[in-house]
Amino acid sequence: MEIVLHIVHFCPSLLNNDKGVYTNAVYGFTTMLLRILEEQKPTHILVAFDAGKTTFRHQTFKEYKGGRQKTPSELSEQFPLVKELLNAFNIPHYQLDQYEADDIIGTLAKQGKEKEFEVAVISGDKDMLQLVSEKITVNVTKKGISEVEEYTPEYLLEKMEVKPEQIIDLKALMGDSSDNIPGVPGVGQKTATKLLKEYQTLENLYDNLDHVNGKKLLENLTNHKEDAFMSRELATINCDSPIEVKLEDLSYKGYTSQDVAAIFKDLGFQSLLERVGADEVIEETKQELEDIRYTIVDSVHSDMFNGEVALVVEMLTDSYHTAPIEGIGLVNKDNAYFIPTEVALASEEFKAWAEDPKATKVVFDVKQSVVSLLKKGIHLKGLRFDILLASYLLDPSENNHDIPAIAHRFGFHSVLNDEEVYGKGAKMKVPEKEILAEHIVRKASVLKDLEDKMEAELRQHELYSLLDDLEIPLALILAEMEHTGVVVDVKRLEDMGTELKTRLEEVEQEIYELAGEKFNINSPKQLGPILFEKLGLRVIKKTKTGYSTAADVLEQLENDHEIIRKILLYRQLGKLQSTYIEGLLKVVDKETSKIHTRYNQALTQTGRLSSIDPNLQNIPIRIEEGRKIRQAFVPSEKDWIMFAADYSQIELRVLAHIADDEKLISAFQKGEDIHTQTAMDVFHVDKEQVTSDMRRQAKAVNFGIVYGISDFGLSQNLGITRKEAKQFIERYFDSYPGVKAYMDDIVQEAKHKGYVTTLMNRRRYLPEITSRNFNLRSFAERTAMNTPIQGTAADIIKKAMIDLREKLKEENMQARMLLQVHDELILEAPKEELEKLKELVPAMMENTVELKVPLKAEYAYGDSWYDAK
DNA sequence: TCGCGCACGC
DNA sequence: GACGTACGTGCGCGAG
Repeated sequence: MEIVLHIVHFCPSLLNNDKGVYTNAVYGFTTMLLRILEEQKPTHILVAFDAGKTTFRHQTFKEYKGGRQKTPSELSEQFPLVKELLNAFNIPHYQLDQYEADDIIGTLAKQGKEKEFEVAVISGDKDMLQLVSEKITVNVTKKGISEVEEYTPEYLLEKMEVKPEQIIDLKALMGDSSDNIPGVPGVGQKTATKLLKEYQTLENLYDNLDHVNGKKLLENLTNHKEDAFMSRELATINCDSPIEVKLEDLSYKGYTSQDVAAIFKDLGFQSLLERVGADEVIEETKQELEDIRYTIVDSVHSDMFNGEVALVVEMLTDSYHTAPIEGIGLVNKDNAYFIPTEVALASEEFKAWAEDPKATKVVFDVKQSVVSLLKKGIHLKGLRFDILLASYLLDPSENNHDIPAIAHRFGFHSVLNDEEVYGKGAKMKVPEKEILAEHIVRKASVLKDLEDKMEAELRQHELYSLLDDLEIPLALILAEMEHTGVVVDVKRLEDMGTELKTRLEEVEQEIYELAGEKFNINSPKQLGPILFEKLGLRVIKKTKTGYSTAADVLEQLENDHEIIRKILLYRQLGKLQSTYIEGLLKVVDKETSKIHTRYNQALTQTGRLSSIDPNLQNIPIRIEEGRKIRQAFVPSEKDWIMFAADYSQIELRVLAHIADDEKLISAFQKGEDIHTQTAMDVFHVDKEQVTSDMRRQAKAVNFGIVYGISDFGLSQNLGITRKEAKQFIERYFDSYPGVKAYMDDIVQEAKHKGYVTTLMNRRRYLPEITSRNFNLRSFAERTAMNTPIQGTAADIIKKAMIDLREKLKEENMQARMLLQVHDELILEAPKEELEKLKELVPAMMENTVELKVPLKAEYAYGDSWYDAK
């Protein structure tokens, strides 16, 4: 058997989890550790810690690691916890005075290598890469610590273009600001790599300085020779540290699940218990649930509906358009009941109560509750509170919004996870009646507990109105829209599919001929070698698994080989076939020819909706062939039409408003084409002088502003350098100083408050905005600029939908909303209502809020969604 | 079953 | 000067 030594570096950089919340450091570390133990099954293992403040390196350079902010206390507090945890796992940990964890790791790795161990180093520190060899792989933890990038000598060479032994020379030249290693000024990774590719080593470089091109570079290299060599010394890991641990002491015999379970329980890591096989402990936790009193009823009676009632309409899966109702849970202030589905549905009293707007209810998911009962002919009313939406509004970044998770966050431990009760995957099944009943009642019961606490918190954050006046009313509308569904012309889709199939086969054959062999075109893994080895095309970009064959890469090769266009066409047609033809046909209701999507109202970080099963928010439009898919979306009744209305440039208008930028506001007031106007402002030219290319570039800049992309993103979009993109953005800011001021202010505000808000007070927390990690911080800064814009636009269309729904009712119209696509509403209506809609829909959309600039909505209509253009 | 690469929309 | 760079959904592939 292979001997596998794992040495884990416990260092602060490794602790930043993906939210930058330090309280999760131990958790992140634990999941990583579990993964190593499960997947790699090490025979030997050790976790190395840094010792105190000073190390032998400070004798060389007393500013070593200077300027580094001190470890936050939230983090250092967790060190002892990690050590306790390691003890429970029987994993040795070690630190050595005057030495860094790196040196311990280097020393052990070297010893392991000499004894033919397979050594794996896990660390967040790229310095470790100098240890890479045939026997030693270095796994660098990425953002968060759950993902790692595995460096072998080959991968290192591919990724960084240097050999392991050159890593220290690389550091010598480029330095490392986080450790305060100076390096040579003006030399970054690019220059350093170039130099090392040419001269291999630092010594050789300095022996051949006269060959170096570039006056400034030469000057810097000459003047900072000492710095370079000292930097190398600092960066070099000491592989002969006087460590007291011996390899044989690190032999790993595994852990006792009870020991680990005990500490997991202390730390509150319930979810990890299962992974350490602590079945008894899980059983115990189950039994720890306090008893709950409830009645399984066989008839419904009025005293069940006393006061405000928590209601659970239980289904096993989240596809509530098709899933059966397994039972109904009902909890009032005194009692708890389980009503079997057939009992509830047969009861007139239940229906009357459900439909009584004065009988108030708290539920977990208004939309799910309404739709599931609507299918049974019950129009649920009186929905006062939605735990799901409340949780989402309190913190959209929380990625688990199910009942047990929310309950947990508010200190209630009275309900089990669905998975524990129902099982998962293929093993999921309805349990026996008592178990089912208890689980459902527990859910309903905790909803009631949660309501008060959540309401208080919402009010405290001034979010209550957003829930009560916007999200809950919207949920009712979305419920109607989903329930109504949209009719698709199945025959039409099938015909398109048949035609596509023929064309795909033709293109496929052409590709095989051009390639000279048959292969799976859909497999990038097979396509890559064909293009870049067999046909010898230029390699423009690589992915971690091989050659990139993405569209932007292929487009650059378009003129190099005939096959490229064919592949792009094949991909395009294949996408239409698999996702849009076959995908949509799969979810059409055979009886009604309707498609019922589900909107996720509690998911995106900005407040937008998303759409699943199927996603009706990404039906093709840009390319005509794809756009034809929309011909299959038709009205549900004869002599009705599809009516589509969309906001014109809503995000940029919102920006003009929020930033209060004079020029941008006036641009919209003039009613000019905004991209042309931006081109005029950025390039300082008259309207007549704006070329189509200038407009295209201005449009891309506007796009960048709206989506919060970086200079890099803009450079990718425009196919220009990052520097040019940066200049573009600067010129944009010069033209719109109000926008510039807004961008600066909002970042400051986010730093100060820790979150940003939208027009309607929707919140997004940005903990990473104070991160010391440049990437995380930059990303948070762009998010701070972008979220108020996108989020406000989302708020506005949501409010418009509520207003419009109200208006349609008031006017007694039959027109119905069917779909929402971020800035667009699609309705169906009788032809007779057309004239009225033309007036009413844009008016409702434009006047739902008043901004410093007018909002503009445009409409179109026709016999299908395609024709509504 | 899951992660990846890719592609669709806003 | 480097860092890795809008969000969301869903498909087919290929490794486990």
